[in-house]
Amino acid sequence: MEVRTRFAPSPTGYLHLGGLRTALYTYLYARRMGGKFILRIEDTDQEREVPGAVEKIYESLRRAGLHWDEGPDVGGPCGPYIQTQRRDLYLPYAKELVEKGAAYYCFCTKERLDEERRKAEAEGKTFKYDKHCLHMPKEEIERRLAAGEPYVIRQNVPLEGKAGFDDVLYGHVEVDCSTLDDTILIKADGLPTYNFANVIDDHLMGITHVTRGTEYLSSAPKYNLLYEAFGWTPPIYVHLPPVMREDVRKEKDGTLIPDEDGNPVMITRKLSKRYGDPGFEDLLDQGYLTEAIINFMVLIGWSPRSEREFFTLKELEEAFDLEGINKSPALFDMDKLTWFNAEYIRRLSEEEFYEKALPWISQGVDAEKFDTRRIAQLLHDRTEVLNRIPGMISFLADMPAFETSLYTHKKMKTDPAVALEILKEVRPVLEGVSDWSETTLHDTVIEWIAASGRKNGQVLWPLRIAVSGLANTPGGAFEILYLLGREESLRRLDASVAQLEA
RNA sequence: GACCCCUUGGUCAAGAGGCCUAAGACAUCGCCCUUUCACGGCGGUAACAGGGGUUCGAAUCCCCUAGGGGUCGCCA
Repeated sequence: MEVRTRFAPSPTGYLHLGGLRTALYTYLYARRMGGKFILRIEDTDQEREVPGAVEKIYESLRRAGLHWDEGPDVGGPCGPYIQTQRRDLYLPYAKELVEKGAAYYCFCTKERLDEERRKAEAEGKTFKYDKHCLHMPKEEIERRLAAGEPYVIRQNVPLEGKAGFDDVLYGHVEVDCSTLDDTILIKADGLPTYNFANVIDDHLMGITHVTRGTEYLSSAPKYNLLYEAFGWTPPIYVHLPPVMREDVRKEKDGTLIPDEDGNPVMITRKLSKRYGDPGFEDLLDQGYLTEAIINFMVLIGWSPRSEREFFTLKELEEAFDLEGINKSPALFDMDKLTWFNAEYIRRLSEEEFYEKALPWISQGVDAEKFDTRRIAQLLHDRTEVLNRIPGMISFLADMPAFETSLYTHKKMKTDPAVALEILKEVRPVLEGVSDWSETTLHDTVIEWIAASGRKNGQVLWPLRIAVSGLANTPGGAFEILYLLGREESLRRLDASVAQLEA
């Protein structure tokens, strides 16, 4: 049988990284099995819907390279793929359940439910709907329905017995029906809740494998009850553990919630947009490469069970399997993502890197005034994230103020006094260089150093500091002199000498 | 609180009863290379949550405890 998987986001914002990973696993499994990957939009909560979110999801999935075989925009045999466009098909199924006794009409008001909830809470008990409307006489139901009273349809969970399901990762999970609540299947606005829509749509769309977060683990037994009531075969479930993030405890607006002594409290929580965790697009905007993000994300929670760690999407489509998925939540490690990114940047050809880096180089310096090709070459091995480029090269545009203590370097055997002496000596040597190229600069100065009997480092360290004002620079003295140009180099040199003499 | 799930170094993770004196990677530390930094090379620190079983033998199986996570919405 053909494998059919689906990614079913709700359009409440952009695609967050947890969602991306779920989509990735779902996509990869379908590809690996030669099956179909379906995109379905779950927009039954009209209130939470964010305008433009659907397009944002398409955009993100496309940029990630996760192409879907069936979906709202591409169509397919099981459309429509947006739940609000399927609104009329859910109610008949709900009515079928009512007839079978697996569901019932409920006219309870929100006020009554809130009151019940409050009471339960006051008694320290878990709220559970009391099946108040379950035994309402048929005539009364008919009458109230005819009168146009608002109603919902609830699942009728048995009071006793067990409900369970089988999960590929977690095995057989079973709970007492007595712990389950009669959840709402059809809302007062006529639309289904997730709890109902996912069952109907997965069945109607022929989904064979349901991959989703573990937040659905506790409601899955109820879904199976629904499948049973309909006489349908449930799909194969694969519940994925969440991607976590280490953080200090804080409010949604970012203010800290310290402990009694006022110290920050470290917590582990699910990655979420709400607390300001970066989304996929944010990472892209910061200069993380798609390939690096995908490679990194797939390895949070999945292992190829080999020492291999680099995979392209294509390679993952061959290598991915369910057996390598871990059951426990995993922490999102920005450092490792950054390492992957640096690796992927280094694997770029010189030309590819130049294209990606140029916009960032332009943010650091005036691209008209500098040899951006050369800058890119120097940056290539040193760039971990593209957005760090401007900060690495802005010294070329503006000489930073610096302390003369920077001239002190034990290993290079230099300090401000030595530096002053050397700088004054090397100044005329540089001035005499007519061809201001890296090789000429290099050969001329190295020759002079050899003749003077000094060590390279003792001359080149002060020289680099004098024209860059920084302890660390992309490139050494000659590269920087070349990039700066003759005039600016000499000007900086003079200014630095003056600073040392002051 | 109730129910469900999880538990190998700081992090991601390999490990399916003997191959474990527990892999690899990130991070960290040190050394080397070197005109700085980075890259690269070499090396170090660092883990089976705790306690009971089962077994000739347990990181691997069972139980308990602890810790963590998830769920308990007319949200998904």
